[in-house]
Amino acid sequence: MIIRFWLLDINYDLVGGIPEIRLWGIDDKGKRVVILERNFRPYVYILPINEQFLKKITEEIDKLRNKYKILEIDVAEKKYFGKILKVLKVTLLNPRNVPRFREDLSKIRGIKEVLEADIRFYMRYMIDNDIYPSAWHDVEVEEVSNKNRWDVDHVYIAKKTPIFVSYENPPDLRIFAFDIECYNVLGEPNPLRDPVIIIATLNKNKEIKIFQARDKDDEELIKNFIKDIKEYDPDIIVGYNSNRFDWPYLRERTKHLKIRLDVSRAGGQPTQSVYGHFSIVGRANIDLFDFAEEINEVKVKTLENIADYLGVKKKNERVLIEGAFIYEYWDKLEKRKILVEYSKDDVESTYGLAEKFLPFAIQLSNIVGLPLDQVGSASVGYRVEWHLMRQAYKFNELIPNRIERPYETYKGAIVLKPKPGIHKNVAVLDFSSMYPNIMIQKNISPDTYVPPYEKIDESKVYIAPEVGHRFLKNPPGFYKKILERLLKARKEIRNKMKKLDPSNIEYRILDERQKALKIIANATYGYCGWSNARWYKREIAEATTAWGRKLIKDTINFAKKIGLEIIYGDTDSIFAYYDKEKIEKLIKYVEKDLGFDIKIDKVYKKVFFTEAKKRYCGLLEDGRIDVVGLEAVRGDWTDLAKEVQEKVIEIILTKENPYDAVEYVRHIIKDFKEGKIPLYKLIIWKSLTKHISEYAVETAHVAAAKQLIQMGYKISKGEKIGFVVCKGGGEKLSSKSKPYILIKDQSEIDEEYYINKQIIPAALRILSYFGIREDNFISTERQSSLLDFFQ
DNA sequence: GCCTTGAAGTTACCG
DNA sequence: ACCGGTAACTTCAAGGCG
Repeated sequence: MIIRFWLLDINYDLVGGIPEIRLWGIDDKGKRVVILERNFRPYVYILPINEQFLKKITEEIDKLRNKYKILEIDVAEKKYFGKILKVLKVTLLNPRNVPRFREDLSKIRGIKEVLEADIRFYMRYMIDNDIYPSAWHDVEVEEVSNKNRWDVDHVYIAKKTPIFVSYENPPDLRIFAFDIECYNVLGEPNPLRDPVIIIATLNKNKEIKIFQARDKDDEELIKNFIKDIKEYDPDIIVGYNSNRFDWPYLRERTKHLKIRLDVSRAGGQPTQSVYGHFSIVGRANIDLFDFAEEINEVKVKTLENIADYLGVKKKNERVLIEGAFIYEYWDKLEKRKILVEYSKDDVESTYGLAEKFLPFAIQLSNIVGLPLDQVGSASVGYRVEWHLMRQAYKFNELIPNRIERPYETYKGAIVLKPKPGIHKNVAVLDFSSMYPNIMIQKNISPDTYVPPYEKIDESKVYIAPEVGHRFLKNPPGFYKKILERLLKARKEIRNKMKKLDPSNIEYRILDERQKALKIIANATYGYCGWSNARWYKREIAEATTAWGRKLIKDTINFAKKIGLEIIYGDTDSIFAYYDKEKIEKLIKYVEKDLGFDIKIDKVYKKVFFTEAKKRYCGLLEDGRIDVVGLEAVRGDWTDLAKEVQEKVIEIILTKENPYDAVEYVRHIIKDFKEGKIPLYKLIIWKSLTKHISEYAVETAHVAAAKQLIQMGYKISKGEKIGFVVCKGGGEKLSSKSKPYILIKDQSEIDEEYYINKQIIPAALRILSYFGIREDNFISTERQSSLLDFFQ
């Protein structure tokens, strides 16, 4: 019998000493299925110092046959950085023996490297058989009894290897969102002491359930939660920050209470796995925070902020409770209702985020080949790498080992000095996917790289400007093939989309897919320069940026030649006055002479630069305002300062009247002095980028974090600290900062700081170009004198 | 001993 | 836990100053 199924999750276990891979999925009739594959075996490659050693190594390994249950020792022909060579392929019975086997190999003489010994077994299986997570496959199977009583409709044994069918039309997945609240009177909740007080769940049928503890007794609550999961039997479980908080807390708590957190489809508990995520066998456990993290527009990435930004749930339409005070709402019975509402709002927001993020996550998982539950928690570098590893197998290329190397720097892109002032009618030209296209055009790849000591005819290589790195023109390199495939796939999808209605579900899926393709293509250059990368090669990254610099310089020179004035440029963009004919000429030049795609990304009616690079603002033709790099888009300035700057920018770009802007700023300062600005607009948010003890200087946010720690909060690396600047405490900012949650009275705040170090600098950043100085905001002299100043 | 200055440390941005 | 380039702020210590 042949069935069609969509691969949701994959794991393996040993059954009678034999590895059994389990493919968990949904079939085309909507049944939950698991397919057992018992015929796949782990293996490693052994690269000899030279071919003469092959025989000797084989003999030595043969002695280990029984110890490691070695099944086969074969000679295989593989490519390693493009060179064909003979390696040994040693197949074992048990994946768990691989690490020790590898260690023993280090004692054998004649072995240069052991390769691909660190590829996880089920990943190996998918790669070798061209099986993709989050996609449909056909497989010949035979049904067997569900003797372990797993939560599936059918258990099958694979008769043949599944065959990939399509990534389109994902099945109707059962999504389940949850959110827990814990008792926390002493700061951070402690699972050995503090109960879970509320768990809210929401499934695709829009059923919200609220489980509450009986005062401080959470045993039944947790049991009911587990029962709820089992009853609904979700395919996907989503939470917000659940890998860092909810699951570890529940694991600890249930261990303490001696309850089994039995939520998987195979009767097991969530277990911590690769990239710090929690794996739930047979389902995809997804922490939506991983995807929220990539939304740069939202600076403080709390659930309510992200949900608000994405229009999932507006902040003014929900209950907001400061996390630290949850216990109060539990203790005071009359306030409990509010806490219940709060957790309802949270779980609804979480579910809403899942609807926003899952289509992208599914496509990304499919493209890079990582299971859906892992793709979010894997960093960009690993996502790119898994994508490369899959392709490597197809090209018969060996996967290099990850090695520790010293950190090296190299020169990057060019940023032009902007021409300060307001410019009208400016076009922004962008190279499309500049780095990927450079790598394609110049065949930049680890396997085409020609080291300096190698003699070669100059006509056979591309030579990078400035740095002189050489790359073979032929054959096409590893990166070239991969990037071409990615860009081509993206182009095809975008063409397909043009024929579809944007409201169509299919359109949405294709759009998410093309986004994922773009992200992976663009990150591949950065990956090459990542010292942890398997395919790291500084020369590749270095040559790519060198060609990039040449490309933009050539473009600028041509622009100058035809009399097109360039106002600014950064890496792969050029700002020029919008002279239609000349711009078209320039675009043609780039296409014909340089062989790259460049297009008008946008046209500014007005754009304003100061002396600084990477900071500007512009008025678009449709009336929208772009702010780039300036304080208004930075997360470490107060909302107060950001709003001031935004408004100043608006006045400058629309009215072009600095006098109006000064007037406005003076008005804000007045409001502020009268206490009309709410406290939240005075909070400064800064991340702790390292452990608190590692800081060399006492900064304001470190000082604030220390106060929180003293109060019993657990503050970890990566967390955002919100603090305000208070009066007294001395000169240093660090001695005046205080976590905002500790502020009882707004009179504590240091007015002077907010005026002189927030409002005024943010305004002056724009206005000083027009001759405005600090005292224009503060002096009591009449506005008319200012007016005189401009005349 | 106080003030100035600049290097170093730090964060968050751009592309 | 992808890269380098950049701005801007604060802290801290050295240097100026008879």
